[in-house]
Amino acid sequence: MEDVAERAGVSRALVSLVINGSPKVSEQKRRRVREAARALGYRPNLMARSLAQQRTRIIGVLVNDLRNPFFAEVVEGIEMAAESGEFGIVVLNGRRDRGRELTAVETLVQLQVEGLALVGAQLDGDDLDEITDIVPTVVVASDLGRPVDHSGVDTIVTDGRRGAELVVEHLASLGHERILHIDGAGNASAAERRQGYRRGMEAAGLGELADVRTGGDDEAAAFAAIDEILAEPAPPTAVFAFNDLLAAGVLDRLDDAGVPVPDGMSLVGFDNTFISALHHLALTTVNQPRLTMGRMAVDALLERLNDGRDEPVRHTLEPELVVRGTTGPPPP
Amino acid sequence: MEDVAERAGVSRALVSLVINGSPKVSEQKRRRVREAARALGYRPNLMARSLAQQRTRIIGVLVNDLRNPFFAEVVEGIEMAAESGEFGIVVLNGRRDRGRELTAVETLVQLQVEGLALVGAQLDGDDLDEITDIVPTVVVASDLGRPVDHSGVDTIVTDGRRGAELVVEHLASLGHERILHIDGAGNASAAERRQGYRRGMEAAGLGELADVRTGGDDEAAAFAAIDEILAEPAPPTAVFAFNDLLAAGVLDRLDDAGVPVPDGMSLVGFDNTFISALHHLALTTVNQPRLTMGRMAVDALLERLNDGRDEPVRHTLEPELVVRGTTGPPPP
DNA sequence: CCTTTGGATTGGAGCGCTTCAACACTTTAT
DNA sequence: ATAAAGTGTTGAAGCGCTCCAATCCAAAGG
Repeated sequence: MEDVAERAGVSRALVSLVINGSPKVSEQKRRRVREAARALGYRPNLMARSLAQQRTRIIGVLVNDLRNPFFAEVVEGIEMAAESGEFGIVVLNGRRDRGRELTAVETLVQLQVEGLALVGAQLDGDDLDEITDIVPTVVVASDLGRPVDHSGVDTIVTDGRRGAELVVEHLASLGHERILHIDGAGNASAAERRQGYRRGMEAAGLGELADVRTGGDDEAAAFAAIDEILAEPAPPTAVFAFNDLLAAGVLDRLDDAGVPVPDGMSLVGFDNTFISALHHLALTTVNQPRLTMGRMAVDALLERLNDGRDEPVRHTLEPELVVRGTTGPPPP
Repeated sequence: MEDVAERAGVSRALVSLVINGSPKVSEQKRRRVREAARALGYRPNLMARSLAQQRTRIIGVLVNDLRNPFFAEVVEGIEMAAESGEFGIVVLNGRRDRGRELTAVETLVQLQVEGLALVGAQLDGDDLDEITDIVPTVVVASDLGRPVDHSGVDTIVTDGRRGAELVVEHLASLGHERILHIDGAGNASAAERRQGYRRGMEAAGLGELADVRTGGDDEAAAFAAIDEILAEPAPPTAVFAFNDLLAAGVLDRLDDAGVPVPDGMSLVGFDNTFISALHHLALTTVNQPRLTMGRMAVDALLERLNDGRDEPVRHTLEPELVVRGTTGPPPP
């Protein structure tokens, strides 16, 4: 910067003004500074700038698992919205490990991000408490056990309970009774969907038949559960899997076992990722508006940052059942 | 930091030493500083630290498209390797837009990243020239037209030419002659695979039947091409798609048109993403060792950073044909 | 008792930028 | 002509940290 100033025959302060597009610079000097900068290949040091400015214009994003297309799309929504709000984002990947999530959040805070978006994070209220009065935080697509009452955190979720109820209603209306749920184990939205499933079963008068097996959130997690139920005397006629990835695993395993879908068994996923839309899977699932969720998350942050809002908001979006080819009437 | 120093009754310098784990601090003071830091909830400012230290310990990653599971996994490989090398990563998403890639790289450079990994980037040699003598750069999974001779850039690629040849060999050995390639349009690896396809066709004595249609890199890009060929008098008996995503789109469209796979038409993808492994797709494809590629990319960077290597390396990994269920003999 | 040695501690300069008060120079109002 | 009010420009302080050289202190050596 010094060099640029010298070459342009001005002070460092003026160079700064030009770079930041200040209007109070004469056209002549502006041109000369620009030219000098180009000639020298000058690039401002973002670290120094942030330090001096006391702001970074960065939103930190912690994502549960980047390989899951659902989360990847939420992140894209966040990125696009951040961009139009003149913010950049830094994405850290928790890789499904809560410990890593914790250190990632710590890193983001130390990076001085101005807002924090936790996408599908497994952190609980206590973890958040500490963070949340340092930096505005929005939790996306995670159910946080007891409602977080901390005023520093907003939440954007799709109603997983309702989504699960829709699934059960759909299956029950097709005539299914033994409807099994393979859950998301410790996943951030698992409890909520389990609960919706149970509630749905009861509402359909199927309360006693409710049956939940431990799953996870990727294809492999389904294998054990499927092997197990197929060995039972009265296996379910329908399976509701925690998410699309898990459902894809179920589908594979049923295939291996020679069980036709949906004629031998109906199957439902969750998230409506592009996978479920592939014709060869044609997975019945529940849609979550991912891009919208990302956008709303950024909006929530921006409202705090720009407009000074300080009461929490809690947006709950409506899930939508997407019926495709993996559900049908139970076998006779 | 000032406050911590005061509370612990020491100087700021000592606080710095404790935080950076210097061995030359008495146990007693170390304890007191630690305690003071905890009590005050002190978090070092990474920006300030980087500025003072003149290094960031950050590797910048530019990725072509985060939604593509192939790239997402390469990034995971990079992240894991960076972690064990005591580096953090900052991921920016090009979202398939070359302009965005350019500004993203600019941002990363200004962020003072110590190394740059370009994953599937569309940038060409000229774009790189400018960057590459500022920061060590490694190009992953992109073919860069003319070989980049700039000594500041390493490359880690899977041999796309060879991969495409393997595909053609496989199809030819099954008896196919009219083998069509739906390409990746302007994608960073498209040219290479096209070339491999052409070469493979010639090697199989099918040079005159070589036929390339414009595709892209996601499901939707395939639709037009498929509609087109199905309307032709002598449609191909096999399609080699640029990547798995595109192949999934082809599969959908063939499904719509009632063409059975592989009995009516064989289909091959590329990348061996988890999608291709789903039993219901069972897509024949070409494997690229994604995690390894990520690891090698970081290693290349680290060799420059830590060991001072300054001649470029160019690693070419061997692709591997993965035969699944979408390829078979041509219809009679 | 004084010097040496070596480890522990500290003051202060400096990292590259922003920003504010002060200044210099025009232009306009009086 | 002089004060007032802009315009443009600049010097210098400061952002939160690191790190070097200098200092301090206690133990060891003479």
